[in-house]
Amino acid sequence: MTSAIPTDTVRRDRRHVRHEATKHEILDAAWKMVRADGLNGLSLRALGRAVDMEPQSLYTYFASKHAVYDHLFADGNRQLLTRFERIEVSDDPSQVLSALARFFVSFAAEDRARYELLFMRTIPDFEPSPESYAIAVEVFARGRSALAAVGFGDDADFDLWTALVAGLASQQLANDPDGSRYIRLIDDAVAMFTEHVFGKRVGKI
Amino acid sequence: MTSAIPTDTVRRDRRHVRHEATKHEILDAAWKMVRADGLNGLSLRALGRAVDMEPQSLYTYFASKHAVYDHLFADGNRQLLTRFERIEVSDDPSQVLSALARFFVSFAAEDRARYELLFMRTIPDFEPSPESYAIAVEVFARGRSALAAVGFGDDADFDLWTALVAGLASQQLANDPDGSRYIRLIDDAVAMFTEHVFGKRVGKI
DNA sequence: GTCTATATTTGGATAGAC
DNA sequence: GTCTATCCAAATATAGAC
Repeated sequence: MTSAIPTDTVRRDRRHVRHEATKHEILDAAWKMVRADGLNGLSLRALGRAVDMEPQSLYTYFASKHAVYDHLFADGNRQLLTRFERIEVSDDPSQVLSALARFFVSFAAEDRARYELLFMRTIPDFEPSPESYAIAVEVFARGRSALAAVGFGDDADFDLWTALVAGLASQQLANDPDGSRYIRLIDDAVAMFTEHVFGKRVGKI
Repeated sequence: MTSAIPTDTVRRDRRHVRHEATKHEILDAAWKMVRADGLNGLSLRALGRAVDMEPQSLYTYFASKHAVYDHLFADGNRQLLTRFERIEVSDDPSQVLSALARFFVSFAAEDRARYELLFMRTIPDFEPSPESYAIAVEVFARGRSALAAVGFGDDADFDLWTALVAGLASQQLANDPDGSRYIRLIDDAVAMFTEHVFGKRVGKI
């Protein structure tokens, strides 16, 4: 009995699977490095050392250092997207906002380098590829529609919301990276935001 | 008629003045460089080139690259302090908060590298010297007391305030560095904050 | 105070053998 | 796909002449 799949294809598949696995391994090591040494501290020499490979061999998997950053960027946004799905939905807008803010600030506090890569433009000259950027756009869209779903459809309100949450995240990272000084403020911040936006609405009608 | 000051002293003074002037010139060039190439892009080679000096000669003025950063850090905080004094005082809390927020967000938007240096820990291993850090502490204290002066004395409220303002600043830098998308939200944000804090207070009494 | 010379390390990237 | 060999540029920093 012979396989229906030509041997060549199998070989190509195996090779492909292995290639992807190695690529994944390299990216894992890269995450560890940027977490330890800062986002700008990534070097191909050290990365090669970490995966027990000559740095030159990395070029089989990534065309350049920026390509590594690009994959990390896409990867980080995918993590965000995946975990976004798991947020419990609720009818109470305040509970939804609170869950969203908690999620985002925790995500930031968990990994400073990742936050820098995804949300601040801290690497000179790095710009994500269109494919990677598309994932980031998708993340943004999900956030936008999550807010719209609980009644916050205004663009300016959304900007105010993201500023508030980004502020909590950035202060948490800058002033109390291992604590919860700003995480503790989330419910208060959410109350402030909802009161304000609802208040404006009542005023208008 | 002879001078009362010994010639030696004059010579020493002249030398000192000149030394300080050159130091200043180097720091000016360093500011330009970080503005153009990013905070992490500063190199002593390029800095030497910019002031028409061999990079090694810079060591006459600064013991290390981190020492240059340290002076920039102190300098930036001094700029903040000086300009802080010029904010108009008012009896209306909202006007004070609005002026403060506008001041801070503009300061951030004006110079991204400076903002990174002063408020985010984006350079691995860099820590300001105690003397430089003291200036930053002074800046913080002024902000704190400016808020207390218009009735916002609570620590948690101050943290919420700084998060809100830092958020507007960081979003402005990240998403619309040359525009005013988040600057436009300042009055709305101030209204939100004051309503909320006053509201809590009324609730408590 | 500035230079030349130099040490030393590190960086990203390419060519070509196997 | 991984290696050796290599390039080339850049980095911070020190020693010592002038």
